[in-house]
Amino acid sequence: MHESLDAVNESTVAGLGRLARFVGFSEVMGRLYGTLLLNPEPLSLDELATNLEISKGSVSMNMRSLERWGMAKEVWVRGERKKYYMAEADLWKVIRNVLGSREQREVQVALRVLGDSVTKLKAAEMQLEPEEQELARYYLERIAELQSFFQFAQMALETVVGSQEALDFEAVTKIEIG
Amino acid sequence: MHESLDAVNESTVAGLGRLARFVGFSEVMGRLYGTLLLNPEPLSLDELATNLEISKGSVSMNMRSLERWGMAKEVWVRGERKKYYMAEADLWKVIRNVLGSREQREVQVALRVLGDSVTKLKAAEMQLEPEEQELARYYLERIAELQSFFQFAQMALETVVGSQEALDFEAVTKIEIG
DNA sequence: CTTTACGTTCAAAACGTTTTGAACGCAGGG
DNA sequence: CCCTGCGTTCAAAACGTTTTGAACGTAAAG
Repeated sequence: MHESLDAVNESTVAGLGRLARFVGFSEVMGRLYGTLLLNPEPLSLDELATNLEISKGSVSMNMRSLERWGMAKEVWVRGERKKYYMAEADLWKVIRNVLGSREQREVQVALRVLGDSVTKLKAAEMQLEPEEQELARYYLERIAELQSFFQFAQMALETVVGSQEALDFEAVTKIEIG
Repeated sequence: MHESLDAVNESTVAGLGRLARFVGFSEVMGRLYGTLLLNPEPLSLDELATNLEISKGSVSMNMRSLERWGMAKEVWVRGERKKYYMAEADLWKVIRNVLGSREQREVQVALRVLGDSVTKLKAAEMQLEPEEQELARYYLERIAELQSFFQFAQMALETVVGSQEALDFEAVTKIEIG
């Protein structure tokens, strides 16, 4: 194999490993995904283990994660007993999966906690000493800002997650702030 | 202090700690930020250490990180030798800082690596066996998709980071995809 | 029924990151 | 000058996460 192809493969796999870490996945997940993405043919667990020089066990576990995140899928190769995997090549779909399950849940938890705090503070207002009341008002101000932030995040996530499959990157490039 | 105030304080600090982890900072950073955010008066390192029940050394290091990210600033309290800190309460500013330095750098590195790969593949094209040429074309397709993704990310980041201070969360709520 | 080829599991090990706490440096006050 | 009070530093410890590899389960092939 020509060295340029190897070099490109390696830097892409390394880059996706780096990206994976950056967004909170394990580096191996990113490297597995990259390896699959750059292979026209599906790969078996053994091939992945050999390719990345990691243990079979690690491949097994990380591939399961990739499947759960919708980043890879099993494909059946006729006449083979092995499991074969392909990368989900539709990046937009991958992003929707991740934002939709992981990030949105986080934002919703935050909004619920903040809402509860507001409720609690308003309910307690009567029973507070004057000095405590002042602090409570201060809390409410800070919390209101946090709520704005998370509501913004929620909106942004919904915009991306709720978009149709048809939406491609070119189209999304036209985001505007109005 | 009324228990409702304590409860709100605790859940907010815990939530910000959680958020900090989620976005790749240490949990303590988030908790320190939260503690400062909910205190009308600036706090000293000792007070922070006592409050969060962590060591002085940890407070010192984590507060330096918070300062570097523009999430807290030192304030001078007259007549005091201690260092006092306040949270940067403008969340929008905090977000611009983080997105602008950390995330944008990451995206730019990725785009550079991908660009180099394209250059390398096109330069090598002539010297490749027919079979290798096919693989090179496959790589170029995959890389093109990755580039689209990162260009989208770059655009989105620029939109947020480049926005004026005046831009508040309400305004940003009107993001549209055109 | 036995062998073989595979995937999965999980306890132990390896690893990276964060915290601790003692040692240190420095400045201001006495 | 020497305390004292404070912040910083960094090596060691604690901690959480990921990887390994051997043991195991399973199903197809012989």
